[in-house]
Amino acid sequence: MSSFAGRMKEYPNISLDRFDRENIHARAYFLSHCHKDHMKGLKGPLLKRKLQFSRTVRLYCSFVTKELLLSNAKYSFWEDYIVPLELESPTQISLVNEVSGEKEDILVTLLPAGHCPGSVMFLIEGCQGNVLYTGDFRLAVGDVSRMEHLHSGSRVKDLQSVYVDSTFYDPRFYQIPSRDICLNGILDLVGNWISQSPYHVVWFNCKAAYGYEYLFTNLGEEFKTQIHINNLEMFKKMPEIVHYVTTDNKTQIHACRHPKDEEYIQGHRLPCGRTAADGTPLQIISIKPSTMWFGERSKKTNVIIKTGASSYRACFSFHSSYSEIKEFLLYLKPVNIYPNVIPIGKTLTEVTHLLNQICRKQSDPEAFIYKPLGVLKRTRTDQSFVDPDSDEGLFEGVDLAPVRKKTPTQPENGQDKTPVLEQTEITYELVVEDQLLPHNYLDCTESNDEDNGQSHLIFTECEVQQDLPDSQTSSDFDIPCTPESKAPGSEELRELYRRLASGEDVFNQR
DNA sequence: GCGATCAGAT
DNA sequence: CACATCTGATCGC
Repeated sequence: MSSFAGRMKEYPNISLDRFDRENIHARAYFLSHCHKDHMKGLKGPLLKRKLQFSRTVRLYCSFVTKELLLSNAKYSFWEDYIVPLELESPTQISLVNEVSGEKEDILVTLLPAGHCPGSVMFLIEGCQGNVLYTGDFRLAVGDVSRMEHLHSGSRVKDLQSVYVDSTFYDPRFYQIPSRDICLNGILDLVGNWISQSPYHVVWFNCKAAYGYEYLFTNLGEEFKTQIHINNLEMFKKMPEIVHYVTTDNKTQIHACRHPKDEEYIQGHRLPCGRTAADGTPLQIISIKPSTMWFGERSKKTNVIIKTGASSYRACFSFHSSYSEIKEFLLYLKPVNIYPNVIPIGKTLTEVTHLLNQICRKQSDPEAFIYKPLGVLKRTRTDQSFVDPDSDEGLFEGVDLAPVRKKTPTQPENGQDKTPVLEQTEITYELVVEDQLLPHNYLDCTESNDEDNGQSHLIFTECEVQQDLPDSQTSSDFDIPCTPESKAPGSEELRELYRRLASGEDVFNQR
C-alpha cells in the first residue's frame, strides 16, 4: 500500500497520487493509476472547491486512467479538469502560482508501468533535475534498458531521485515467477478443466481492483471465449479488453463477484447464480490469483497450488520482485532513492537502509566513469564471510552494475560436525558495464581440474525469472583460465561480450 | 448525517 | 504467502 505523502523534494509544487492535506495546494496533480490507495482525497469536497477557483490547476494521467476514473460517478466532477497525456510523449507543463503569477516549467513523460490498465510512471525533467516517480509497477529484468525516455542517446539519463514502488523490496521476495510463466500455468489448469465438458466451469476469485484484465484477455484469446464479469461499462472505449469480457453469464470462465461469493462457491454455485439450463450441476473450480515468492537460491515450485478439492491458488503479481526492483535501480543509478511503500514486516529505516546501499550517493564516485568492459574480481577467499542473505557490503568496491555474487557452500550449522572440504572452485563476480547486453546477470566460476592441471572460467546465465525444467536451462559457457584471460578487457572477455552483444546465444550452443 | 479511522474480512 | 478493497464499528463534528 502506498504511503507516499504526495510530494517530491525536487518539485514540491506538484502532487502525485495523494490529494489530501497540503497536496490540495499543488499547482498540478498527477494520478499514476486508478487504485484507491493512490487516490486519497481525490473525491474530497475541498478539492472540488479548489478546482472551481483555479484557472490553471489540472489532473494529469493516461487516457486509460482518465476513462477508468470517470466511469465512477464519484469522480465525474473531474471531467473538465483532467488532461490526459499520451504515453512516451514529453509534454511541457507550466506550474503557475495564481497569486504572484510566478511560473515554473517542467517536462513530463508518461512511461508504461505494467501494474494495471492505464498505469504509468512519471518522468519529470526541470530546473531541479530529473526525477522518476514510478507509481506502482511490474517490470521484468531488462525492461528498463528498453525505455527510450530514460535514455539520452545510448546513455542513461542522470536521475536525481527515484521514488520507487518498494512493495517487494525485501530479499524475502527475491523472485516472483514471470508473467508468462504464471499465465501458462493458469492456461494449463483452465484448459484441462473446461475441455472436459460444457458443465465444467472456472471461477476466478479476483480482488475488486483493476489489474486482472490481461489475464482475461489471454484466457479469452486462448479459449476463444469471453469471461463473465459484473460490469464492463468502464472498458467500453477499450476494444482490446471489452472484446474478451461479457455480462452474459453463459460462459465457462467467470470472474464475477458477489458480497457472499465465497459462500456461493462453497455451495457449488457461481456468484452470478448461473446454473445449467437442463439442471445438470455445474462442475466448478475456483482459482485465486495471489502473489507467490521465492528466495534467491530456492528452487521454485509450481505456480499453481491446489488448496482444496476444487480450489487453487495461482501465482499472480501486480508488483515487481526484489530482484526486478534492484535491477531497475542499479540500472538507473539515481543519486537518491525513496520508497513509496514500506514492505509488510519492515520499517522505514530498514527499507531506506537497503535502498541507500544501491543508490549513487553511497557509492564510490569512480563507479560512474565509463568502463568499456567487465572486470573479474575474486569474491570470496574463505568460509568466514557474512550472512549470504544480508546485503551488507554486497556492492562495496564494485565499480559497475549489475552484479550478482555467488556464495560458497557452507556447513549447515554448528551441529554439523562434517569437516569443511577445501573448495577447488573459486567464485568471481563479473561486472558488466554494457547495460544493453541481454544477459544482465552472469556468474563466473574458476574451476581447477585436478587431473590435467587446466583451469577454466565458467560463465553461467542467471536469469532469475525463468522456471524451466533442467533440460531447458542454459548450459555453461567456458573459456581457458589464464592470468591474461582473467585480466580486465582481455581478448577472451572482449570476445564473450562481443558475441553476447550481437545477440548470440553462447549459452545454448552445446 | 457525513467523514475519518480502525479492525477484520476476503 | 501479505494486494487492494469492502464492510461495519466507533468517534467527532
